[in-house]
Amino acid sequence: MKEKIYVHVADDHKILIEGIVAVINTDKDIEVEGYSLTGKEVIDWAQSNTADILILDINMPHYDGIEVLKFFKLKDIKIKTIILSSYDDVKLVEEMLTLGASGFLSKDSAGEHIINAIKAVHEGEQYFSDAIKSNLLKLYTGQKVKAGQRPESTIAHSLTDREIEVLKLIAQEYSSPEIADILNISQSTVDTYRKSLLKKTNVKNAVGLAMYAVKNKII
Amino acid sequence: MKEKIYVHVADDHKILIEGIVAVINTDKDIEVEGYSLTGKEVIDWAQSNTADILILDINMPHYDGIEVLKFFKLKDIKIKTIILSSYDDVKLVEEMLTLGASGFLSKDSAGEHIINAIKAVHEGEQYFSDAIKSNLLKLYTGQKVKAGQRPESTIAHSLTDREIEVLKLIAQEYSSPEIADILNISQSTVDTYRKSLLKKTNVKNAVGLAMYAVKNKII
DNA sequence: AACCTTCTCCCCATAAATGGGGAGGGGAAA
DNA sequence: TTTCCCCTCCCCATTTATGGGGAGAAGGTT
Repeated sequence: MKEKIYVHVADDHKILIEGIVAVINTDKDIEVEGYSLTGKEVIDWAQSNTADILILDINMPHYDGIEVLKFFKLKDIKIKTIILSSYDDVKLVEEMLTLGASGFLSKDSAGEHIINAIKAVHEGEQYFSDAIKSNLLKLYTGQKVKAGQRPESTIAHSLTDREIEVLKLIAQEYSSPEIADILNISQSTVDTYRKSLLKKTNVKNAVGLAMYAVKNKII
Repeated sequence: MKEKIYVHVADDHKILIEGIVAVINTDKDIEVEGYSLTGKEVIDWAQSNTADILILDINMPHYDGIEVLKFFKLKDIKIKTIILSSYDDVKLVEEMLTLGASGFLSKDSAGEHIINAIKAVHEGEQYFSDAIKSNLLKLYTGQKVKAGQRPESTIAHSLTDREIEVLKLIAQEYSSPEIADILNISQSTVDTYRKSLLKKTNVKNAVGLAMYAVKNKII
């Protein structure tokens, strides 16, 4: 008699969760035990979890996927985790690997791949969706990686709440006067935040800030 | 006897599509007629469509949702369209309204809302998910909007080779003088490309261009 | 109490970006 | 040949962004 595989799903988009649940329900060996909409919920859940597999979106409000994995490592919580990502970012995959993730699914991939990924990871294997696999291959064959920069998606922590608010708006194409208007502060203040953001993130202009926000999943 | 409502779904994330299909299939009055993974596919499909409702993601490669709507307007194609967006961006909603969209769903919203949205729009009503509704309210009561650029424009401009070169460099944080230097052209020319890029991509500044480049996998 | 951080605002200045217009040359297509 | 698109460059102007400095108020920490 085969045991069922219990899965927990974490993503900030409820529609996506329902989709994954629907797909998973087509397989009789797997069952969804529950879901979380934020990283915080995942961490709360993890304290007393009963599931076998966690499907984790990297891009979530209140602690993103990376931070969740770090928390697991810190607390020595062992859950087999499959990462769900919008972008096939190899750097991220690398980082996730060192943090103990077991599988990587691109959101572009078809639903059936979720089933395969869950079963593979449950058997102790690793699983990568095709797009990510080919990117990894490229990385480990041709391209060399700059050794200096292990991109810490945690510098985000040194940003203050207000700075992050401003950063989000910058990345959404708002100008300083517009941001000042939205946050009800003076333009001078917004400019101060711009300067401080540029210093802290070490990029050279607003475009760099926007890219930083994307990479660090602030938006 | 009630007629079934036929729906077409367009999103670049297949998992999300499968999720929506699964949700829709729980309702016996609605059926998914097919799906598209890119804006181009939507446009191709629209030429000979038979569906009642189109569910359209704004963020897709090869012509995004906005360009699809523009194309519809240009060709006088009438399909009731429900926009699916990750962000509850009021600016976008505004623009979509003028382009003829009928409903707006945040990806955060629960699946049941899709059903409601489809039925409402099919009855000729408009539908907004809660987050967007409250943002709209804020817009029309308090906040002022800059009325500068409401871009009416031609359809589906493809970017020229040179424009794409410049776009890539912009998205890599280069300034106009630097780009001029790299491409061995004058700064005036680079500025001309900036203007043309802003017009064609319908974003409002360099940050928007960078985001556009990311979304369309130009970088 | 002294200290630190955060949030807020201001001064100064220069560089860069945006928005409008026009214009010539080259090449491809009609 | 004429037409059209692309690449190139310039004029004008205004708005934004960047870079340097300082500084007060509020809150928490030591």
